[in-house]
Amino acid sequence: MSELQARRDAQTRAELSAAAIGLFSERGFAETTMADVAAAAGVSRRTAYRHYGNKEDLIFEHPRRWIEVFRRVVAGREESESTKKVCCRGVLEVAATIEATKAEVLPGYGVVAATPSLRARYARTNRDWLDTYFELIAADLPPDDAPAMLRASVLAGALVGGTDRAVIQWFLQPDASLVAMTKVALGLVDPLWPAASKVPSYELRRDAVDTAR
Amino acid sequence: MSELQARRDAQTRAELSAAAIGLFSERGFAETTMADVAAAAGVSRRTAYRHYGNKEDLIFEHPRRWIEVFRRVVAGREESESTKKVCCRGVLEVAATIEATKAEVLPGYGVVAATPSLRARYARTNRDWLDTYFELIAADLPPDDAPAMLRASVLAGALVGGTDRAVIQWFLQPDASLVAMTKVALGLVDPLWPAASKVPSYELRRDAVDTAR
DNA sequence: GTAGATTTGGCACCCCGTGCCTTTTGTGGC
DNA sequence: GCCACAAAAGGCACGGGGTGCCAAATCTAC
Repeated sequence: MSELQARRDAQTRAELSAAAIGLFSERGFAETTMADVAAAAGVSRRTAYRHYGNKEDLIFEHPRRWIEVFRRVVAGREESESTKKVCCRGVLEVAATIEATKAEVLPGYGVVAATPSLRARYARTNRDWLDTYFELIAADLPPDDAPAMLRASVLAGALVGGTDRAVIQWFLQPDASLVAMTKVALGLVDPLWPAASKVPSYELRRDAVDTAR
Repeated sequence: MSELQARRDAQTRAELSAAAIGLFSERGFAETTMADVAAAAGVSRRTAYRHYGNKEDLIFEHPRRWIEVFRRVVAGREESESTKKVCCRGVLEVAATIEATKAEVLPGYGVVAATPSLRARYARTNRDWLDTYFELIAADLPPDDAPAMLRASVLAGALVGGTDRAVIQWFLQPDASLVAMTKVALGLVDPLWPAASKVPSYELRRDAVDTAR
């Protein structure tokens, strides 16, 4: 694809996305048909589907990119950098990215927040984050070490919970700093990171478990 | 609805669900039409839709019930019981419930694991759990206390990550004890509970971990 | 300017999900 | 046992999402 073609491509994508956000927030997601969006963007329905595989993707472009941002940070890490460090760095970079595109992001978030079926779809990006974090954290661990996998999942889950809430709060109060909020979240997650390579010694007393019920 | 009618109802639901799991795992989810499932269960397509609102729900009956189990535990808690305690109790009860219905649950899990669109749908139940945990944990907290909300979300996320992984591992090795694995997960989450709810900490013992795998 | 490749548009189709109405199947009252 | 009534099932048609296929338009290269 030529340079010019690529720009044209990005252009129609942007027009489709903009048209979608406008129509969705104006008259609702379910009440807007794909043909409407395509017409508003000046292309045919069929072409719209070539740019966005399905209706929902029209407003999940940014979240998809954020995961890529994180993955790129991870991919480009130095040998010496610890997992924790690169993870935190990636998370903060994503937060900064989100904050930097505030004006484009917020309207889409509004639509998602107002539409149950889209909130459900949003859950999927949550899951993608969980898997992404897990993949990073568990990369150096033996896959058949069940407790280690559990530990990694707990950590990944905590990261998802924290970062997601940070974004939600930022959406409710867009003047606050998302990066600052995210830093707080990272601080809360901190106790879950294994102390150095001190893999050991989670030990569970059965009676302790029993007292919990 | 009469007693007899209710039983008939449960019967057709069960037949639909069984037919669905069978056909889905045999020839794939996308390749099976709703009419196929309905026919296999001996009812009309329209009736199938009256029992299950959509195609995906055909295999997410159990997960939905598990959240209800948890909610019931929370709803029935004593005044004196701490949030942490009731939460752990609920989680373990759910694990026990899952384990008790092993034979019915595992085939469905297989279908979900093999079908991308269903894994995406499964992400939604993940989100439901996140919200459920958050609701419980944040119930006593001031809603405008951002850091407290963050803390609650981190905790909720960790719970989701841990319990979900426990189920995944149990699916891979169904002979292991899900309850034991879940206890390990709870132990790992433990550091995130606020010190105020000073319940004797879970501590992990190697042997407990080992029996869990 | 023309040939060939690429992109777009148009068309037809499948199937999910739903509103509406008819038919069948219970469920009392006598 | 019969009838009136309610409730569930079936049938039908429609809107709309998503896709394969082919023709038309547009771009690219020589």
